[in-house]
Parts: sequence; C-alpha cells; structure tokens
Amino acid sequence: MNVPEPKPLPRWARRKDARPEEIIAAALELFVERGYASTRLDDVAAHAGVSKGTLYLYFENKEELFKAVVRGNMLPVLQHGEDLVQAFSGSSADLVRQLVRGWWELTGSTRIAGIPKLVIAESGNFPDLAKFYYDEVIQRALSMFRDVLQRGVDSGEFREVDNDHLVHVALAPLVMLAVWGHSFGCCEREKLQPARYLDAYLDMLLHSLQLAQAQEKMHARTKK
Amino acid sequence: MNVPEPKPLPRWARRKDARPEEIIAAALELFVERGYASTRLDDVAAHAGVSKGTLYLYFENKEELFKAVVRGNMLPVLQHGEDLVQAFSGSSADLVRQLVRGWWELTGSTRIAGIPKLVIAESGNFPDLAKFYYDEVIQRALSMFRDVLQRGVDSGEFREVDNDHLVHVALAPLVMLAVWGHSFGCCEREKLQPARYLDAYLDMLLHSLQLAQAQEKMHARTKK
Amino acid sequence: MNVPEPKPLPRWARRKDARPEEIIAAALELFVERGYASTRLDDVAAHAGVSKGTLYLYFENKEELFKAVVRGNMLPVLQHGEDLVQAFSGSSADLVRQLVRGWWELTGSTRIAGIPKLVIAESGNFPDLAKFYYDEVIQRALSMFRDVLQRGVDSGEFREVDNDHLVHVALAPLVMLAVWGHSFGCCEREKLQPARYLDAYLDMLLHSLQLAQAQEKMHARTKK
Amino acid sequence: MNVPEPKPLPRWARRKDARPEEIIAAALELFVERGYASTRLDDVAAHAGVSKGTLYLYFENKEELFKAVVRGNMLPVLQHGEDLVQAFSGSSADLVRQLVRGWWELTGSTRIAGIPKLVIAESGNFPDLAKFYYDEVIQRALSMFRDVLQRGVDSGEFREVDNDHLVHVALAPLVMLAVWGHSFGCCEREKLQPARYLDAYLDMLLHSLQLAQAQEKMHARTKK
DNA sequence: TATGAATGAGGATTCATTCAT
DNA sequence: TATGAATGAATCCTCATTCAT
Repeated sequence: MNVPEPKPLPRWARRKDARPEEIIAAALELFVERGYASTRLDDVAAHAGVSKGTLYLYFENKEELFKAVVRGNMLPVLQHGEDLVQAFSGSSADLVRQLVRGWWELTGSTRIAGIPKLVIAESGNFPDLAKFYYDEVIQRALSMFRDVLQRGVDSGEFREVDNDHLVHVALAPLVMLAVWGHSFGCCEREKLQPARYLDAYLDMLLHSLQLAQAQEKMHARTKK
Repeated sequence: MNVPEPKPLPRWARRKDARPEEIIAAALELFVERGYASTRLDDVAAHAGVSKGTLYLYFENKEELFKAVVRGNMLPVLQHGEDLVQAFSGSSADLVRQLVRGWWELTGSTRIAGIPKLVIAESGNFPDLAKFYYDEVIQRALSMFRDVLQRGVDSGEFREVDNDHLVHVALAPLVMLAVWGHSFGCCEREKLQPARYLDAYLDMLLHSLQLAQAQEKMHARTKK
Repeated sequence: MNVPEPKPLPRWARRKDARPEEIIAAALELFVERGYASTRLDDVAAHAGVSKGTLYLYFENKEELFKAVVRGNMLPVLQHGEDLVQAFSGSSADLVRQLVRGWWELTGSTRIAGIPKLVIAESGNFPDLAKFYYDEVIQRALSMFRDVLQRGVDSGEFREVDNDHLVHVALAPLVMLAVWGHSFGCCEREKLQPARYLDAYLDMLLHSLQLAQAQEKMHARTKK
Repeated sequence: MNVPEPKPLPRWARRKDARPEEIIAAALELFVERGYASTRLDDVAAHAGVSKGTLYLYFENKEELFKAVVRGNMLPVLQHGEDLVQAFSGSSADLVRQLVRGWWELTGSTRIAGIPKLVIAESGNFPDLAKFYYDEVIQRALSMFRDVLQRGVDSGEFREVDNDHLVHVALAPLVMLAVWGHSFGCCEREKLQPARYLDAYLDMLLHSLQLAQAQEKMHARTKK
C-alpha cells in the first residue's frame, strides 16, 4: 500500500467507472427535491454532466435508475447499523441511544433522509421497488431493532413487551422524522429540532421499556 | 291535476348539489389507489359517472380537485376528535385510548387513511396544499394531542414531559399506521394487525407517561 | 303621437323583442375586444344578461351570431352614406369631405370601427361571411365612392382617372384607419390623430384629383 | 480507406441547422392559409416533415413559432427596401415607384403577403407580437417612406406636406393590397389586378405630391 | 321562451425512450 | 462508449353545443 500506484489511469477512464455513481448521485438529489414523476431525465443527465442517452447505457429506464438510487443509498446505512449492533457491548439502552443518534447523524443532514418519503410516495407505482424496500430495508431494520430490544429483555434491562408490534411502533417516529423534513418541514414557523425530537423519542421509548424498579430510579434521576 | 304531485325533485338540480361530493369520492378512491400523477381525470370522471367536462364545472383543475379531496375528508375527522376531547370526562389515559382507537375505527378501514401518504407524497409539488394541511390538519391534531397530554399532567395522572416535542413523537406512529397500509402493507407476508399495533402503541405511550408510583401498579396489573 | 300608448307592454314582453339586439350588442363588444376565436359564448351571454341557452334561441350558432353582428352594424352605416350622397347638392370635393368625415364621426369612436378588422381576420374561416361582406358592404362602398368620383369627373371638377382601381386605393386608407385603432393603435407612443390623418388623406386624395388649372388655384390657396 | 471520404455531412447535424427554417416555412404556409387559431401544430409538423415533438425542440410553443414566422419573414423584406433607398440615386418619384413595385414583386406572389393580415388579426391576442411588429416593421417602414418623401421635398420635386400623417395614409393602400389578397380577394368575380391597382396608387400619390408647375406638365403628358 | 347542467371532440404540450452517428 | 435529435403516446383542459326541465 505504500507503493505508489503506477500510472494512475487517465482521467477519462476513471470517470468511466465513476459514471453510474455520479448519475445515481445526481438522480438522488433531483428525486428527493422534486419527486419521481416531476424529475426529468434531461435534468438528471445535465446534473450528472452527461447526455441523456448515456443514462440508458447504465440504467435500463427511469424506474431502474430510481431503484438503483434507493438500493445504493439505503443498504450502506443499514449495514452500518448492523455493524454497530454486532460490535456493541454496553447497556441496551445505550445501544438504542447510539443507534438512533448515530443514524440521524449519518443521514439526517443528507439527501438520503429523503428516500423514505420517496419510496412511500412511489410504492404504489412500483410494487417491486416496494417489495425490495420492504425486504431489504424495512425488514432488516425491524429485525435489527427487534434484536436490540430482545437483548434488553434478555439481559433483564427492559420489561417484556409485544416485541413484534412494538418495533413497528418504535421505528415509526424515526421514519417520520426523516419524512417530516421532506414534506411539512418547510411549512413550520419554528422548525422542529431533530435533536430535541430524538431526546423526547428516546425518553419515551426507554421510559416505556424500563422495569418497574428501574423506573423508580430513572424517575428519581430525572427529577434530580 | 289538482292533486299536488309529490313533486319529483328536478333530476338535475338535485344532482348539482350531489355532484361535487360524488366527484370527490371518486377522486379520493383513485388518488389513494394510484397517486396523484398517475390518476387520470378521465378515470375520475368515469368513476363518478360523469363526463370529463363536468369535472371542470366543479373544480378549476386537477390540483384544486386534489385539494378538495384532502380538505373535504380530513376536516370532519379532526372535528370529530376535537368534539370527543371537548366532551370527555374520564381519565386522560382513557381519553387517549378512546381518541386513538376511535380515530382508527372511523378512518382505518376507509380510503381516508390513504390521505396522509398522498399529502406527504405531493407536499413538494403543491406547497400550498402542504401549508394548508400543516395548518389545518397537523397543527390542529398536534394541538389537540398536546392538550390531552397536558390535561393528564395537570390532573397528576401523567408525568411532566417535553410536551412540544413529545406530541410530534406520539403522533408519528399513528400517521405511520395509516401510511403503512398504503405503502408497504401489501408487501407483508403476515399483515400488520392494526389493533395489536395500536395496543402496543398505547401500551408504550401510556407506560412512558405514568408516574413512578402508578407505574408499579400498572406493572403489577400487566403481570397479572 | 300625442295619444298615450295604451297599455305599454309589460316589461318582459318588451325585453323579449329587444333580446336579439341586446345579444348582438354584447357580442359586438366582445368580438371587437377579443376577436372571434377568443370570445366565449358564456361571456356573451353574461354580457347580454341572458343564459347561454338563450343565445341559441335567437342564433343558430356562434358563426351565425357573428354574421348577425356584422350585418346588423354595417348595413345602417352604409345606408347612411348612400343617403348622404343621394341628397347632396354641393361640390364633389365637399361631398367627399363630408362623406369621409361623417363616416368617422358616426363610427370612429364606436365599436363598429372594430368590425373591418374582425371580418378581415375571420374571412378565411368564414368564406360566406366574407362573401356577404364583400357583396353587401365592400361592393356597395366601392360603388358609392365610384359614383362620387364619377360625379366629380362628370361635372368637370376632377380629372379623369382609372376609377375602378382608384376607388380601391382611395378607400384603403379609410379602412386602415379603422383597422389601426384595433390593432397597432395601442402600441403607439404618440397616438395617431384621426382628424389629422383624415386631413392628410383628403388633402392627398383631392389634390390628386384636381384638374391642372384647379391645381394652381388650390396651390395658391394653400400657400396663402 | 486512406482516401478521405468526401465526408458525407452527418445527416442530422445538417438537418438541425435546416429544421427551424423548414418549420417556419411550413408554419408560414399554414398560418397564412388558415389563421393562427385554426392551424394545428400537428399539421405544421406534418407539413415540415417532422413529428409534433420536434417542433418543441426549436420553438417554445405555438406563440413563439408564430412570432418566429413573422420576424423571420418580414425583417428581410424591410432590409431590402432600406438598402434600395440607401443606394438609389434617381428622382424621388422613381424611387417611390421602384420601392413600391419592387416590394410587390418581391412579396406579392409570396405567402409573405399574408403576414400583415395575420398580425392584424392576432394583434389583440399577442400584444408583444403587435409591439414587435409596430416597432420593427411598421415604424421602420413609416420611417423609410417618410425619408423618401422628405428627400423629394428637399430636392424640390415634391410639394410640402404633413409628412408625419401622410406616410400613414400613403402606406395604407399598400398594406391593404396585401391584406386584400388574403381576405376578400377570393370573393371577387373580376380579380383585382395588383399591377393596375399599384398604377392607380402611384398615379394618385405622385399626382398629389407634384408641385403646381410640374402638375401642368404631368397633366399635359397624361392627356397626350 | 328560458335555463344551465352536461357533454365530448379537439388540440397544445410534455417527456421517456430510441437510434443513427 | 457517448451523443442528442427525433419521436409519439399520453393527458390536461377548453368551449361550442345540446337538451331535460
């Protein structure tokens, strides 16, 4: 690795490999900004600095490009979360906190945060995208969260709950936070503060998971 | 001839009054089913049993029809909730339960449940619809929920919380339930059961709001 | 005439007779203002204070209404000119002057002045209107003018000219004056002054018609 | 292969340059024949041998195409006239004759002669087209004619006149000749003969401009 | 005679996709 | 690989005309 790479490929060759990613990045930006239907491939091409025809060299059609945008951006995020869970060794409450705050730090200020809204909006038009998203994103996220909660229950940290349904409930406010920023966020006079929203969320979630005895302690701590 | 005919109401005049509602109903169905962009006015007209031109007698254009659909269906729902809160005299926890379950019973099995997704999806394309929805639906719902929580805090039933942010968090799972049914609901192998989802939601929410001492009792009861 | 009319017909009955004229007046205003294609019968009806359906009680369709507007407004103007010529006993030059100035005073400030432009504009779409206008308006006007010029030639007042072609030439500036006000008039910074335009026109026309000897006198007079 | 192929110019690239003109030519024909409103872009496309969509590659919409038709065809005509005036060295009367007859020879048998009527007809619907036409066509034409008349006055060839108004009057018969052919021309039993019309026009105009002494000679000559 | 709700043919415009170069 | 000119299906919207009342 210390060996200087000989002959860095001429610029155009490198670009060639980068093209799909550049296109996906341009498409993500525009899809998030304008929605699927209102985004013209002309504009995507212009944004990516290529011609319209070039789009079709890399993606079969608009729909496939859309899917690639979703796939290419969501999977790394999930992987990141799963890796965190895997490696974590602290309390389950801390794991929840870190997972949630880490996720937001990673994507909250990014265009990626616009994807959930996009996919929700287009789920009806692209059933197989919805299927993919459900299988590869939602299921994995639910699964991960379910495992985390179970970890807390198993360790005696959390009370027993209807885990299968609770994970849906518990993830909802996170999804909505992402959706909010790309729907009604701009209507607000006083903008919702994500950090405080997440504090309230974690407070609620963890409060509701505490065992009775722990609750007392927490309560005491809160009062302090 | 002297006998006053039962006066068969003029067929058309009567229709005129009914038409807007018929059209809105047809439009709601199709918008929810296919999304705004994919819904053709031809189809809306056919569904409403009128001609394309008739649509334009009652609605200026597709966008205005869309707004009428949202307005006409969401406002009554809100009003219903506010009336309930107004008249309610039991415990705050029961009020929350009744509000949540009542809302779902009223709209859950209806096409109205598809509106939140629709509005979210189109918020970017119709900023003034988003503004309207934010002001007349979201704000009112937040306000109502905030009042309910405050009612519980004031009565000593609930603990003190960051109410302004908590209401956002607390409403999120309800919105997501409605959205879910019109996005990924059909991808599931085992369908999400709204009743159990709401149970888990109410359990979580109310658990997290209980005062420490109440918590113990609840916990005991749950175990029972 | 001094006998008070017995029983003035009830107002609605009188209106009934007046309807066609009211409609024609409303249509004239709108046709002149917006052109044929851009005038909606809805608006004509509203302007005339009747319902759209009523239009069809008096006029077969839009085209026939248009023709009625043209007929009803142009023929009286022509008649007026012909009557003047018939009755006139002064010099031919004075007859020309009076005819021209009288015509403008009669119609120049009226919506009627907008008809020539309208008919020209729609001549291609309504060949039989064009035919009618050509036969009943243009031909009669040309004829009248031709007679007036011939009157001057016959009386030794005007020189001999190619009368058949000259009348076309001679009428053109009058038609254009009317057209101008409804086409480019509003583009002008300094509005064309019809009175001075007509002065220049009459000066040109009569100058060109003078016999050589008369010319000298005229010239002398002008110099004076 | 070493022999440089005669380089068959890329079929499309060449077309791209030609297309706008081809489209304008097709549009001119149809606009003149049917009027603006009655001309369908479908037909323009068909006439130009392209598809409907192609029109929109070169012109933003129907209105812009219309303007391009007017601009593209009228400006060269004007330029031609101005060049003639610039270079002319004979008598002013001859300049007038040449200008008028040259203009008609250049455009009289062309579709271009239909433009004045078109612009007049649509001036109300397209105020900025009217403004353009007024500024770039009418004003320039008036200016040119005014200069020509002034040239004659300055050289002592023409008598003094109210030049500002006379130019309007003097141009009117020329405009009407062009308009006539595209409005009532086809209604005539005996077609108006442009050459004789122009003779009558020039006779009238130049007669009216002659100085008294010249008049006598002219008159003598005419009688001859 | 008068109404005005309803109709539906007709045309401008958009944009994903193709394909000759 | 890359281009971008060309395509044409698809859809919104208008408005003259009809007709039941």
